[in-house]
Amino acid sequence: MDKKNNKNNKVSLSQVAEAAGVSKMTASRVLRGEGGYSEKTRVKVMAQVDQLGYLPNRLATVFAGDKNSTFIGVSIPDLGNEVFSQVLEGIDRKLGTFGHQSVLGLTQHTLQEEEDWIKTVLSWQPAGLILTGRYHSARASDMLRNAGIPIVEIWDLNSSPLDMSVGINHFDSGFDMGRYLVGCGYQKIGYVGTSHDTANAATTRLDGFCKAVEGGGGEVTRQLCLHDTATYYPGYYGTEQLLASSKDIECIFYQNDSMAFGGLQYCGAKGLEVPKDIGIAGWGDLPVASVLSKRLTSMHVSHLKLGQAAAEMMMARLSDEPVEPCRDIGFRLIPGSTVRNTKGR
Amino acid sequence: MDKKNNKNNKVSLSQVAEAAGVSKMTASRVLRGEGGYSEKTRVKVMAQVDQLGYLPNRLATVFAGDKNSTFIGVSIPDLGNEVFSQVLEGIDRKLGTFGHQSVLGLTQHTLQEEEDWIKTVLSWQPAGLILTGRYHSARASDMLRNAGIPIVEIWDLNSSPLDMSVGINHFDSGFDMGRYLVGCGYQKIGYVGTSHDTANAATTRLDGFCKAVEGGGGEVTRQLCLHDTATYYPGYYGTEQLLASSKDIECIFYQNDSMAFGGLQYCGAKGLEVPKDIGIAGWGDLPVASVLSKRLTSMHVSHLKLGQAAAEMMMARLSDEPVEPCRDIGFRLIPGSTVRNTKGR
DNA sequence: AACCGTTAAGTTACCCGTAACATAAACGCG
DNA sequence: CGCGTTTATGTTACGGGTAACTTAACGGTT
Repeated sequence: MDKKNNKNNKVSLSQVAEAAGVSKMTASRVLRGEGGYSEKTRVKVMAQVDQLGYLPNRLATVFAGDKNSTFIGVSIPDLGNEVFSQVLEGIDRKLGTFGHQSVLGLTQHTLQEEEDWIKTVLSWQPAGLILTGRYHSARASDMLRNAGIPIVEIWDLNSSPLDMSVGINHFDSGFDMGRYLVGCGYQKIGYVGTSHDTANAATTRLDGFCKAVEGGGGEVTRQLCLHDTATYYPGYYGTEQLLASSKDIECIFYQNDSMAFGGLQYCGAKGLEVPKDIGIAGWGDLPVASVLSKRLTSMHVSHLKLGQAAAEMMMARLSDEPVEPCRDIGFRLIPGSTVRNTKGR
Repeated sequence: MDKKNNKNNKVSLSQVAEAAGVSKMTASRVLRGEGGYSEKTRVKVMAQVDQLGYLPNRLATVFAGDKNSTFIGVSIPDLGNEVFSQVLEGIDRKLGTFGHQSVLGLTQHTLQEEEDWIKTVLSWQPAGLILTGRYHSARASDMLRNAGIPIVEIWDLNSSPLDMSVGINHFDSGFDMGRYLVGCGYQKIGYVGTSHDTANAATTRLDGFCKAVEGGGGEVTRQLCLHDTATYYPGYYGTEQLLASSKDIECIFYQNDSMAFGGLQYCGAKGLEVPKDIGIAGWGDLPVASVLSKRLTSMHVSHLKLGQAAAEMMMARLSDEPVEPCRDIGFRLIPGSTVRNTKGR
């Protein structure tokens, strides 16, 4: 609050150097600790660093040319979905251990928001980008290709990624769930989810699901809540609508666990017993599912691990280590007890 | 992939200018659109911008001196706690509408992590900081004071903030809950929470809670899970330990809803009926609580709104609008049905 | 045609570090 | 003691924009 220096009242390296009676360059060497100075000088300089409360301006370092920033742009659809907040936690924790930071971008599941964010964040010269999803607008793809920085596309495993990819095969996970439900004897199956303008992982999952169910002689009735969030309430009302229009549904598969919770609540409210009267299956295996007295039938994905893997791939690439460009995190079906588990009842 | 320019293969303004046959300065003026050039020139320059795929380097602008960056450093204890991911969502969404970005820092509830992060993030010249909590290490406080940028301390309302503060009064919220439970006729009350090295909002809440209960003639038995996360499982085992050592507990107050869920699960597993045999109260009113058949007695705080308010205060300060330095978001007790609600039974 | 005001453009200097190069001081050794 | 070698320190230039200032071009008036 006292030392007004130049325009922004920040202490610069030259000021430290001047105070210590050495040149800027010598002070810089001391600060970086890469040798080429005497102990006496080191002490003098460090004394002034403490005295003046000098904080290096990393902008200048990056700006100077060859050095990279420690920003990693991370785009996430939304944090209301616990799945993504876990992914982000995995990413940021891991990046932190390497001294890097996440610059967050919430895209609200739209490619336009993503494009705008990419444009802005690239202007800050990030060291790399981690993006949720494999779909990007044409202009975004152009910018990404020209950016010349490492990019990890997460969530939806991508066999031909822009650069690197880590996640799971959503088609397969939907397929496995479909096969499991058919194996439990269900034929008339409903799906409750949300719908967005653009293709996304949930769509891919549904495709796999339908293929398995139809391949097994069953049929899928879809109930899509347009432009709503994939949360509890849409799950509740989606279930209501689905059952109102198709009375013979035996089992419902939901876009995610939160929506399945809503479905369970609806069934409870209407006196439908689960799984006796109707089967319920979610996706994602949220930790909070443990609150339920019955284990929810779901699909487990290690979201934290996914985030960590993304950060690891990024850091490996940044230190020029060899990186396998595609990494499958895998999933695991949780049989649970909200669908009947013997064939034909 | 074709045009290798200087060291980093990025297109610079000089290149655009040269290609357009004008000076750097003219190109700069066109890009900023603040006049002083002819239409013919504008077209020439913009054609080259598109042609070369030029993206401005905002680092240079900030670096040049007087302009601020659009980074806002945001420190959050952890994202496993749904409460904080909602706060972050509120912050980032609101910042986004102002063209600013969050640079995330997960402090894992430790002041040392926070200090390290502050040091790093300050070196990137952020426009401001949003920090969770009112407690900071001595060195962190020094750096923050000297940084000369707006700072919003959130979560724990602070009557003498470093700069600005928004949140709730945790002491009062604990006090209100204590008074409510005593009013329901409970006297022997347990508390299950976690314990950290440093004071935090949960501690403050417990202080208020104890004051109310003891003031009402009751007593509080504490069961602290040392250094554990405030989540479901510690809630379960904390309840087990508490009830094993103090058999006459009538009601348990938890650090948060997740822990209370664990407690509910434990009670269910042991055949204890809620609220007939024992009362259960949480804190935070998580959306997922709706999954329960009974409404959990809890304390509602609008986390999203809190985050938005923090971002709004930050942006107001950055545009030199007058800002009320302390803002109370308030809380609301949710009576629920996991405690008995008539006095004395 | 000489003059002046306005607009369009160019020049110079600077922000804060660091690479690259240059120099000075200290040291080792025959 | 002189010379080569190391070690310590200083000097210069630069990166990508922008503020401040200067110069050139244009348009209108008398």
